Amino acid sequence: MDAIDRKILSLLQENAKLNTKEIAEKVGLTLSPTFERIKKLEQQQYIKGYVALVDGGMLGRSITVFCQISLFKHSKELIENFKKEVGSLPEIISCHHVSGNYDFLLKVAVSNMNEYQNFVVEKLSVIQGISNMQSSFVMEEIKNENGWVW
Amino acid sequence: MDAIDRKILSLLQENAKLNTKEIAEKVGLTLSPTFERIKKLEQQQYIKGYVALVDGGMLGRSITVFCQISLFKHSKELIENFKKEVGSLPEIISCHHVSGNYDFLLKVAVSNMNEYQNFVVEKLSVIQGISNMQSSFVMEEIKNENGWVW
DNA sequence: CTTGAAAAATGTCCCGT
DNA sequence: ACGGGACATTTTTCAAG
Repeated sequence: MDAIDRKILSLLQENAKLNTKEIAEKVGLTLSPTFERIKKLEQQQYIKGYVALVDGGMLGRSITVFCQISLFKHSKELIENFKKEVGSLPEIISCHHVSGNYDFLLKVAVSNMNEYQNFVVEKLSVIQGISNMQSSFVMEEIKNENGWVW
Repeated sequence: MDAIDRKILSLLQENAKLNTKEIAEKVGLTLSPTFERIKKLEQQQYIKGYVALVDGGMLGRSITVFCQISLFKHSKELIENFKKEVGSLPEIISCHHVSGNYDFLLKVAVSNMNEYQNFVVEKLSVIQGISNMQSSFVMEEIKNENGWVW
């Protein structure tokens, strides 16, 4: 992992469609070593995968909500169960277990308010152990980087 | 935009390395129409781009923090300035303008506590108009989907 | 949409250095 | 580790049914 590898990561995390030739030029190497470096970065899992970024809004999922969740108590059982439920709900884009005033931070994307209400009432609030919930609606996405390399 | 287009989006957002042939098989079409559908989805910006997912932890960025920010008042000036500053700070992975008890939710990734302290003291708290800040450290990432199609 | 074909571009691997 | 070159696969375009 040297400066060239980092440059390659940085290029690919911006645009995965760059081909080996283009990357080779940008990092100042020829095809072969560039190809091998990319393969090595994939094998060693510096690159976890390649994905297409899909515009959620164009597909109707225009409401994004951050949802803070607190549990009654921090028993292993409740936490494990909560994690399991979160995994099965497709409305939940991300979920982090955090320290501080609440326990979990959810990012939820739905098509409309009806769907959000249904999500909260029928799917979220029925999970065992939840003591408190607080929703913050996203008015604007100011930044959302894929980037971990700089 | 029909069921097949949605299937293609769903496949590509999981794995952008699938080639046209593989996608064609999975959606039950032949090469030509599949190829054209993909191109159309790209042109119409249903697909915003293709990126490599890089493992931040392997590069040393092991601390993730969610940071709630409140402004003194909601003047256009302060908000615009805040947005500008956010854009220039690479530690900030994402930033959303939200409704509710606070104004902005930041996701920040750094290498260690020193770097976080430095980020807060030298870079964040110097931005005009901030009245309150609250950090929640991520203990575990339970879910973090790329997926908007299901 | 399907089939088939063909050229251009890329990806992939082997062998020198 | 790098570079060159050979070969396989894919991408991309096109025509006809």
